[in-house]
Amino acid sequence: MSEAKSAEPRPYHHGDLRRALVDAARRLLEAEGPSALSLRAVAREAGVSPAAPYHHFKDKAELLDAVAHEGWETLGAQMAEAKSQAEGRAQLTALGIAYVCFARDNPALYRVMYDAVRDKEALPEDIHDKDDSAYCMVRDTLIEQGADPTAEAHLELATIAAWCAGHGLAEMAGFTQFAPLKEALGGERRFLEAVFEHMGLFQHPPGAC
Amino acid sequence: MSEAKSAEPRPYHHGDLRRALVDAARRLLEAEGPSALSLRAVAREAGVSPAAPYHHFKDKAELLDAVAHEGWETLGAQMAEAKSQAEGRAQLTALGIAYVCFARDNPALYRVMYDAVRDKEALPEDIHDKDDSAYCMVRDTLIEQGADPTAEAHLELATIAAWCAGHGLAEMAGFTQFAPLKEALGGERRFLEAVFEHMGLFQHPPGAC
DNA sequence: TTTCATATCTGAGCACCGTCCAGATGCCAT
DNA sequence: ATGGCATCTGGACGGTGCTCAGATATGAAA
Repeated sequence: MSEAKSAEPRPYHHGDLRRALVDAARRLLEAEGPSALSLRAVAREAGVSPAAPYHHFKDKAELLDAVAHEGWETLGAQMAEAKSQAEGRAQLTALGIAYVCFARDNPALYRVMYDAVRDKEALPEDIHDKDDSAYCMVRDTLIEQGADPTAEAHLELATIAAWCAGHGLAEMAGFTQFAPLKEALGGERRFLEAVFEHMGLFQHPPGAC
Repeated sequence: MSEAKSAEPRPYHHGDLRRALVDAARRLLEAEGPSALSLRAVAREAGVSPAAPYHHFKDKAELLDAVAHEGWETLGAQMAEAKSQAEGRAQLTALGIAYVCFARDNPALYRVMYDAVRDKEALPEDIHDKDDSAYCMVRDTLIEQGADPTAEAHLELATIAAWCAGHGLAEMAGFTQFAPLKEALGGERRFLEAVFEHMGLFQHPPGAC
């Protein structure tokens, strides 16, 4: 039903099966949720046998890593976009809101992303280290807003604090218990802004404490 | 090997199998991690057939709910204990640190607890609502530290912010990337205190903004 | 005390899962 | 044309969550 993509010259047996599997996984993830994301279902969706994926991924976790990787890239792009449309002190909050909104719009994908993170007990290397990564974007923004870049420990602590706040809110913003408050404040966005307001980090110059 | 607990008069067939199953699950969880926590393995550990648990729990999720419930109770008790040993403005930070330390000391249990939360998209009812629950403990502490109890939206936002911070840090404090910083600061506890220091909520009177 | 309804537990079975393997299949360089 | 090799398949293994008919033990009723 959904394996037809394009009549391209498929350079090998199946074509780029690796690509096709990741796409199939993302399709399934969006349509059926994370619990339906079995390796066999992905193979089925891609139109190949259950054993085929093993020629492109060591195991299921490695496939999910590939899916998660694309998620982190999209998240980074959306954060960069959000930052570019904000100014001054509002930039950090803009990053936070973009982060939470990504998680809200792609809940299954966000879960796959963080499941891998929890298993490895580490953020993906390129998210934490690369210069234009999401993590570094937060750190750079803190510097631009007044944090002292030479106080490395200070700076990293502030970055961690901001990241924790974003992740925590990303996982909890959708809780049913908060629905009335969200309504009272006039919508999701106002709610998120308000929560970030209550985290001093997002309001006061980070170098000040 | 580990089903012998006590030679009590076992009031029914097996005795209190429900209790035995939850205990077996917690034992397995601690010994083998969350991925080893299958219903069949729990039944095996408890010394009964794979179908036996279904007379006490609707499905696997309900067993895990029971395990998680005990986790929340332990967490609440540890937070209360920590609060009672701190004074004044340090109480909120004490709560946060107790929260994170619980997650660090019981990683598998904490994961089971939050997996259920994520599935339901809600905190457990009795954690959020009951007067002596963990959530209310945070809110009460905020009031004691100066938050205006009549500004309900304000107060709830601050509670949410604090809870998000705690959960976020609980999930990330163990990341390998932060190990050098932890070392530089002189250990886990100093690290946690430092991160919380960077969240204004934990430093300034919450009514002030 | 015997009987009996009922809660409890078992064993077998279903569909599905992740993973591995021997063998078939098609591509590319020789 | 041939041979090597990456790729893909079908089948199998042990594990999973869950269901169901039947065996078993129990406390209450007779």
